[in-house]
Amino acid sequence: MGLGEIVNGLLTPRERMVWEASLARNVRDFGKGSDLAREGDRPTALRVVLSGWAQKYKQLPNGRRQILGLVLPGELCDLDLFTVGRADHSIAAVRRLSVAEIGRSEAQRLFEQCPNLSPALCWAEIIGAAVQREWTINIGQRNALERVAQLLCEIYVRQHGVPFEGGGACDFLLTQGQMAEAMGLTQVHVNRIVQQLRMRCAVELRNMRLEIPDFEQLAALASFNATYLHLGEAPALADRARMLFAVEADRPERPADGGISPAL
Amino acid sequence: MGLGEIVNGLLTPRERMVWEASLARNVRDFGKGSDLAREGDRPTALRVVLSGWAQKYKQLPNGRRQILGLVLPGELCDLDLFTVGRADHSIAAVRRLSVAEIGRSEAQRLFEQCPNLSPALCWAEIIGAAVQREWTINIGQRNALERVAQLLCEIYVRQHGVPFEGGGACDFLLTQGQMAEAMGLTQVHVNRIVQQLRMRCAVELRNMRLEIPDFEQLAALASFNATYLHLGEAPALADRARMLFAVEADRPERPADGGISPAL
DNA sequence: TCGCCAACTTAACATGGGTGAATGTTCGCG
DNA sequence: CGCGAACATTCACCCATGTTAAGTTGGCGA
Repeated sequence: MGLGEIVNGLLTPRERMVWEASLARNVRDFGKGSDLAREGDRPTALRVVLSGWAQKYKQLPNGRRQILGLVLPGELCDLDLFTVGRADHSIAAVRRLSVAEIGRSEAQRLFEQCPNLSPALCWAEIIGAAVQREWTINIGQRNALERVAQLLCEIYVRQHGVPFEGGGACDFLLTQGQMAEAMGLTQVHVNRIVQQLRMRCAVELRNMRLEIPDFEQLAALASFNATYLHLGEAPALADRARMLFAVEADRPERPADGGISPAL
Repeated sequence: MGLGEIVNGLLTPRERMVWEASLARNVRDFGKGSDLAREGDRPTALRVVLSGWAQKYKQLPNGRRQILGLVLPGELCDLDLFTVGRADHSIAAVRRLSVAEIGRSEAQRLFEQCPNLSPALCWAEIIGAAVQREWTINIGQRNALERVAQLLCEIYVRQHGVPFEGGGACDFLLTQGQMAEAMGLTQVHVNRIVQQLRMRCAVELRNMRLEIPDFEQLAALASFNATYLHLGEAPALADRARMLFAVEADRPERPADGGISPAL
């Protein structure tokens, strides 16, 4: 279960049906590199990635580009843009991409029909912010090897929903050039690092596929610590979001719900 | 009017009174460098900076530190932490700091009394996320001169609430060492850059005070573009947040808790 | 007033990663 | 099957920034 699909877990079965039906009714495809939204646009739709990856990015005057974040299948694309008057960054398809696109009025209707929906989406945004912080750290303080290793770990965990022991594999749709734009490196240097990782048998990376023979080794190279993804906290977190954003008469302060013990 | 105070503008006069009275009733001081929250804590309070600056940061295993963001007077400290089960970063006082600290139950009461409060705070979080993205770009793609110039521009605008023409001044409480931790540079290099900025007469920076004789020159050096701060959008933005997060219909039945199995 | 400590400067040197450009390799597609 | 465009790899060079290690300055408490 990927990070994105966790959202669904926060809905009741009925809500989930409504939500998923709505997604299925509004599918739209984008070709590699085409923009879903451009900096300066007035955003009007809420989007969920169905298959493929999207990239949030910003173009600098000097021609360089920073990829700010990735949106994997099941994840919410742009709640931030949805809320803001003018987009402060762009979103594009990494490769062929399919999204569900939900307009404002339909979104409004959904929020009314599915009271657990807005806290769930809010949870997704909060995790998004935490990921953004981790990227800042990554770029600011880690060297190239650590950065790349960290990215690979994160992508793996976000797709599987858990860190893991031993080995595993997942999709990896970025080119080395895109990895460079994401990590504040150059394509050439990313190539050097990827080769180094290969030689150390820490990863196998080709054909849009990432294989990690030994996750712990890779995590160690990256000093990777998954807590920032707040895996397993979703229900508690959505509850707090609910308290915050959907104030009702008096909801008892939710006591220790037991259950949730974040790993790592 | 600083970024933070804009929140107040979103409240009705009565709400503002309630909110400000609550803040005034819960003041707490921190000495330079002391932690308001530490990574791994279970956060329990919502904090607003009253005077001084706070820094969000994360300590890396190798001993280095990344400052993730700054909280200026009037700004919200940690809505993100408030919502999450375990803090994924720490917060400390940059210098002497005074905050208002509002516990969960009081926060709950305030949200009920002031329906405009949660959308207002939500707005603050959204801006916070936009700032975080800009820092990622800054560190990832700009050279040292641009980074420092950008930081100075941002701090100025966040304190005054508007970009400006001609010259101006504002508080600036960071040491060069802290600037370095914020921008992914070393203290020595920040010093080089600051001197360069001085020689170009782009800034005067001493005694915790920042003077900018010609904002446009500095902004040009930084390629600074204030749109990411979404100044002036607050009311519209809060409206959208309201639509999203304060759906008042019937209350959520919590989904069957079996639906999601917290990883690990 | 003195002295101390944090902050700031300066300097010499080391290096990670950037640049530009050429060459290989792979794969989708006609 | 074969072409062309992406993508990956390699190389030579060098610059922006890091490192280490002294100073110097200035604000503040005793």
